[in-house]
Amino acid sequence: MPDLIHDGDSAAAVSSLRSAVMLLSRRLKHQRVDESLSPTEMSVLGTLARCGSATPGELARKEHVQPPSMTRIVALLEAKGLVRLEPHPDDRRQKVVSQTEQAEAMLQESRSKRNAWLTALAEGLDEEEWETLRKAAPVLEKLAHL
Amino acid sequence: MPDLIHDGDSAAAVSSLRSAVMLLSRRLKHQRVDESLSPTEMSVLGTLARCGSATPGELARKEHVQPPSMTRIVALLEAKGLVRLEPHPDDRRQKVVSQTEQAEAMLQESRSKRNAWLTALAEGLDEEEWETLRKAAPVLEKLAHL
DNA sequence: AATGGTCTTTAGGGTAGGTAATGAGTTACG
DNA sequence: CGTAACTCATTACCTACCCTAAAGACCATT
Repeated sequence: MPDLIHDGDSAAAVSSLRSAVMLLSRRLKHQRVDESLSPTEMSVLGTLARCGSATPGELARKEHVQPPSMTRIVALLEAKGLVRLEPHPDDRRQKVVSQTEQAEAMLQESRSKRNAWLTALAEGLDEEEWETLRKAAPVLEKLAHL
Repeated sequence: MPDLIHDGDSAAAVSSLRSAVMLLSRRLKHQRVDESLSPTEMSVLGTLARCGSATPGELARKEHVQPPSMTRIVALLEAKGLVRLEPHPDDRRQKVVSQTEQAEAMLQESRSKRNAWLTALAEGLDEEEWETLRKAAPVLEKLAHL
């Protein structure tokens, strides 16, 4: 079987990937739509937009965060009117988190602002490079969730 | 002029990219070689390995961190014997930071461990997806440094 | 020589995440 | 049936990391 990952080029790619991801994440932290929303809070809203609704435990697993952290995040989002908490129909220990209409509007605004920021950044890339990145985006997302 | 970035596909790519980067960075934090080394400290060592040596101010700019943070990071790295601090030859305000042999050894070990972790993660990707990612890695790195 | 600018550092503060322990609720087993 | 073991969410506390503001040391231009 061909080993896709253990050759030298791939080792370099892994190194590149890690360093780029860490650096970009630091910079993205400063590009918030709403100053009062942390990157993870944003990410949770994104997840809810995709999945409809979820329990705090499910969200914690999806975001790779510990349950107590998710409790705090959900509480903050609720205080800001961005999510709704309802009792779980079958299990009274659990709760069901879902996003509000306000959250949907905010995500929309967020998308355009992030787009503007990355657009400015991507001015420094040529057409071919940007195309490469566009193709890689969904793969990177898949990788992150594995 | 063709607008590379403002179409719908690119907006989706930006969204994907941001969410994937944030999530991956959170997960990478937990995959440290040395428990006592933060992601930014690792990144600084990587930069030093590429550039040979640099002043704290240069490092701060490269890592997109404020100068006081770099002061602390460099001090911690020095305490761990991973970097050396010398006076700047021309300017007594500045210092010159360079990595030690110990740091080189650690980076080597780090690479293989990260490689192993990403390898395990990438088992979930098919050959084509991994190829896409390999091509994108240097571009992502360029983007992060823009 | 002095004044303004630059590099580093010190001091202090804030945010986001983690661990340990608790309480409430469910499930399984005697 | 009831109790023991497990699970989910939460509370309380702690740590790591980065920031801003301001000071100290040094350069550079006049």
